[in-house]
Amino acid sequence: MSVDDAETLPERPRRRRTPKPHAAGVKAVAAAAGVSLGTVSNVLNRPEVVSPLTRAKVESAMASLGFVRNESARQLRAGSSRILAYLMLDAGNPFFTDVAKGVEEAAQAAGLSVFLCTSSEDADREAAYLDLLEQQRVQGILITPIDQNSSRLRKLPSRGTPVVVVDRALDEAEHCSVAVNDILGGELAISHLLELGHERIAYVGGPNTIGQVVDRREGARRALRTAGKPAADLIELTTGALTVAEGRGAGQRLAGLPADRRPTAAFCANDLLALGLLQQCVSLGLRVPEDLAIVGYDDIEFAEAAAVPLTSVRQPRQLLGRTAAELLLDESSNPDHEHQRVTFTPELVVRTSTRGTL
Amino acid sequence: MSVDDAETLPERPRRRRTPKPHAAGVKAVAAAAGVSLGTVSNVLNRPEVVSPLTRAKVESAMASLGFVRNESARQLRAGSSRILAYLMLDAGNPFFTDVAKGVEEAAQAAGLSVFLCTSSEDADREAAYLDLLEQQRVQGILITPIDQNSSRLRKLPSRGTPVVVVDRALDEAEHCSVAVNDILGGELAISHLLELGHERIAYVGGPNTIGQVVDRREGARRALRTAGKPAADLIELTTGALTVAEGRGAGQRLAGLPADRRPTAAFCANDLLALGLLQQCVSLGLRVPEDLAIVGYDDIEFAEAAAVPLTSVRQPRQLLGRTAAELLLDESSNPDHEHQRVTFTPELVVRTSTRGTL
DNA sequence: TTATCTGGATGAAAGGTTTCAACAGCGTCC
DNA sequence: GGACGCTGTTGAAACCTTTCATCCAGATAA
Repeated sequence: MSVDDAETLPERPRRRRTPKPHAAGVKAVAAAAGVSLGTVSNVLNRPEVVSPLTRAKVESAMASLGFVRNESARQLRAGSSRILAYLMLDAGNPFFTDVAKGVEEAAQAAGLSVFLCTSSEDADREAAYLDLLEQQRVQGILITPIDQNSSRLRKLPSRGTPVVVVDRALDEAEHCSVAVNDILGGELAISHLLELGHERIAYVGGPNTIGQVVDRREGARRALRTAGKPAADLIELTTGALTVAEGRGAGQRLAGLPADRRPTAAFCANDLLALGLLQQCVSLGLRVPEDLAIVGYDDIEFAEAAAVPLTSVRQPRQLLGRTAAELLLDESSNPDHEHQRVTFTPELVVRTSTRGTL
Repeated sequence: MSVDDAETLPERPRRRRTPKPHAAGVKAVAAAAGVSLGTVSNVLNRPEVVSPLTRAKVESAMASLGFVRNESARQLRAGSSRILAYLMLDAGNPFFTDVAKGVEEAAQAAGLSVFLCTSSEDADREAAYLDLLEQQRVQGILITPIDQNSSRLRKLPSRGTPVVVVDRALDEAEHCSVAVNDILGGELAISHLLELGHERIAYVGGPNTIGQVVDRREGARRALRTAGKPAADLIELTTGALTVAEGRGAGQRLAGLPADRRPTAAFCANDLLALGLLQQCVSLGLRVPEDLAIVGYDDIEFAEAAAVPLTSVRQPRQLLGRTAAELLLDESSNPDHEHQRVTFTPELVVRTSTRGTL
């Protein structure tokens, strides 16, 4: 058709994609309030510099348009995020949620928000979350790593995302870390059992890729050596994870041994294992602590409320989280920050599961 | 100096702020690989359209420059986020972390990531997180709300952020919801106690701003009425939160009553309360279930492992989370999505805390 | 040989915010 | 009455990516 001949127009009005996914932006607010774009931004970010009258106009325009600030755009331009992330090993373990509580406390005090992520002890998920968080340009990452010498983890700080390692002590060349002295914790547990006269002692924990599992075992061995016994005396039961279910499995294995070869005491790498172990032993007819003394680790809230209140190695969980967050904040705000490794000291809490009813 | 006279230049090179906070962007990668900007983007988003050779060049440039995609910019332009958030009431309660596990399962299957947030039963924090998440333009929000008729919550979907309410049944005009029938759960618990012959039954729960607390009590009352008793027979102990500590407090109050007025059974609004109650009662010399039968709610892992294994009303926790996430995904991808309310049925698990050792 | 097609690469525009140098009024001071 | 400050406001640039219409070169068909 001849109508097409009108194509001589220098500029056809190239119609672009018009998704209009969300709602009004600063531009619309500015128009509605009869002010400039920059003023709206000032109302948002530096309300004190704009006159009360203008501010009121802008605020009412925002309210009536249902304006929601686009954080992506803000962050893209301003270059900073008000979010910090804690990548936990396992949200089902009260230990980590207590740490998280400490983190949130410190973050809130500094006006930041916290996103929690869980790797569920899966290295791939951990890696995926690290990538995601780095791409999000979060202000910093707190992590209890599965794989503590992951190259991904080491590279993060050099690219601008501060990392603080929680509950592990790494070389502090790259990042700060907060931890509890797990070797000492293991020693405390085993010396306690040795003092009670136990000779056949089991260590229940695994997998060995988890640093805590290794360190607590190492502490256990040291305590044996200190008492003049060969470290090989420690009977090791390796589990696939630090969960109640795995604890039950270990209980099954223990209870199946003939009484003269069965350990008289078990030190578990955490309370979940200990609770599972306890439950299974009791239900299979072993008496605790008469037939088997049990020591847990972490002293979570439920350890105290267990069938037989658990002797456990207590860690300052919230303090751990709070300190970690504070280190992170320091790293991202203080220009002459220096990495440090903070180590807390664990404490043995003796209850019925080892001491009996005395 | 006369040199200054050269100011006739039409454009002075206005030097802007150059913070260079992070690292190399697509532009740098493109330059290093000797390709255009668009090609780099294609490698990132549609690798199949770029020739293997070019792709390899780009990928190696990325690796050597340590390129990290800027998610803010991506999201700003592309308009979509690959993240979904679950705003929980309390991360310390295993019930919610189990729900979270279900959510993550479903999200992972759909290629999304999950950020967890906790309001810690604080309405201000809930509001702050909702604002934050909306500003982040997350793909959608799963929430167990404190304040279920918050206007904030109602406005979210109309502005483009889908919301699914978890563990509460709201009017489905605005959003989908998944819940367990809490009224039925309350009935199950109380009918069980009535069958066992209990006459003075306490309900332990609070605060009354929490819907579950109210519904479970309502169920309890219904069961009484069904049995031909006045609902006012229910002895109510209001707590400040659903925690072990509050449960202990309730135990203190209960144990303080003279035996002839003290309830012979207590139904707790959740297992944490029940565990606290149990522990306190036992330590104050009350026998469970002989002096006081206890029924919990949720059937968390620790209920089974308690001093006296707890009778509890079980909820399909992971299923709850998975279903909620699936509804959310449907809402944000399926154009003719319809809001629905999914209700699951709870199940009474009878254990020693009510049935005794028989 | 020329016209047509195709797989790949290109480059400019767009997305919503913050930033900051410049500017407009207006009252003060000499 | 002109120079000067001070307060508030403005407008354009910049942040980094994705998108998409266009372009190019080489292959195939006519």
